[in-house]
Amino acid sequence: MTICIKVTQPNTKYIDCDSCSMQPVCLPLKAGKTEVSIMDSYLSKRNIVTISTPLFQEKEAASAIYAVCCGSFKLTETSPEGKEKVIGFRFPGELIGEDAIHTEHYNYNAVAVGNTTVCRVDLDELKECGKLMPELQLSLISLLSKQNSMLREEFTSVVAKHTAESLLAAFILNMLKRNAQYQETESKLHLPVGRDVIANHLGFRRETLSRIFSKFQQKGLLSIQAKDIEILDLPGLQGVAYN
Amino acid sequence: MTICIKVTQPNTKYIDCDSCSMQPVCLPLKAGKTEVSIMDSYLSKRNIVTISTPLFQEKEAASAIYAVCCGSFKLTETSPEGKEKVIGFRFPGELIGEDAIHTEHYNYNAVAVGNTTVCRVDLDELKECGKLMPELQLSLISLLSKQNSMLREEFTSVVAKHTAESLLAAFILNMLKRNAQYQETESKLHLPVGRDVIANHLGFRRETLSRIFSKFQQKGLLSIQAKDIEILDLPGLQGVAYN
DNA sequence: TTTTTTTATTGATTTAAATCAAGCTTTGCA
DNA sequence: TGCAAAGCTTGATTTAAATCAATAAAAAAA
Repeated sequence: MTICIKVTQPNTKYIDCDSCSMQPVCLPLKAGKTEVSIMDSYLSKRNIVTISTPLFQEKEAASAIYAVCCGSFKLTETSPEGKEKVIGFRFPGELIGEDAIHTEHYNYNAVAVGNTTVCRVDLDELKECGKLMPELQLSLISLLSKQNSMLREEFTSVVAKHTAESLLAAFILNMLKRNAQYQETESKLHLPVGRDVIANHLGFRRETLSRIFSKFQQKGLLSIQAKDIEILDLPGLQGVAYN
Repeated sequence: MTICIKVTQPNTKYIDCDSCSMQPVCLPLKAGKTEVSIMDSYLSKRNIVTISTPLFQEKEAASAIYAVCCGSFKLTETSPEGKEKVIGFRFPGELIGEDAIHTEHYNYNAVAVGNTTVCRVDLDELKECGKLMPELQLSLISLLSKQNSMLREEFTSVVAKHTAESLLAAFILNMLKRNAQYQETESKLHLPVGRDVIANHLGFRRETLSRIFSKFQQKGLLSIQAKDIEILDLPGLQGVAYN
């Protein structure tokens, strides 16, 4: 039995699941007896989000959770003084807004970097369906647990780094690992955003970021061409990260 | 209908749910028609964990997730060079090891700070029960989502802090907020661990930590008596946290 | 209790990152 | 195509935190 009503909305190009980088997340769902998938089912609606468009904003009532299919998202918070703080990024195969299941409102802004595709899963529908299909819920539990791992890893890799060098090295390694989940290459990395955004996220100035990038290149750890990074010495970079 | 077989094990003192700080987490479970609670049911086993005892260790096969009832836990990772890194703390009402649902092995060490009480939920049993009772799964989904919020908030509060001062202020505020969920007081905070552990966690030297504590006291933001902190000027502290 | 050990604070110096400032490169637009 | 604007890099100086070093205060042990 397959529940699979493909929804194509106005201004929305449908991308088949078989060619989607979300596959690693969806596949476990298809393993069960009743072939039900959160994606590619009537539960999920595929949407194209264009550059700089907010998927949702902080304090907004939460009606859905999202999974990134293609492209990157930037998550931000606005400080009391109105300054934007970049609290993270989301890449294909990762969830966005999942903590709103509990809070019932979104806790940050999710903004598309470039054109992206997301799967939208309505929370009310999900809960209704979950009652009928325990497998669906089990998949969601696994997804949430995975997202939890991801958050903890990101936290660990970034926290308790004394120097800006080790922090940036850890950040690059974290991006590389997440990148590997939807890209073949393990040594190349495309930064979805500019230096300012990364510096904001890591908590230092763009000048410092530039200097460290230069230093890493001089040391032969990596080579940078604008937003494209190629890792030349992975063990060396790991050595800098675990300082 | 209430499934509630209370399990008392050797060396285990049973603490009733009514007097447990986990209540905020358990209560939503009891709201349903079929009064089933993860805690206080045959699913969960209450355990006392004594000081410095590891609840589990990294890479160990994961058979259960835990919820803290009383006391504090310290989470650590061992770096390739064998140095211990404190990656976080867990307090009453929070989960431990929940990301192992997906990875099937634990990803860090969880060590009791002082004597603690935990609820142990066996993963296999949870999955079996979940198939019969969708409400149980829905509760777990909510728990995971809440834990997710917690992780993200901790991440946000600690990341992208340029100065050690704002980092420590943010850390104290984060502890205070989590503390408020199981303690009446909103202005007092007991540090479960020593300066070294906190310094390790935040990524700076104990000397720096001492100096900033002194500075905060001079500014009249808080007063410290060994491990007990009293917040005197919350808005002031928030001002320091948001750089 | 006193002694020993551990843990916490304070001071002087060195080192790393912020800041201020200028020049360079790329991108977008008329 | 040329010009303007935005983004990135490098340099000089100032400021914050690490390091080295010495006490001081608590705990733990005798």
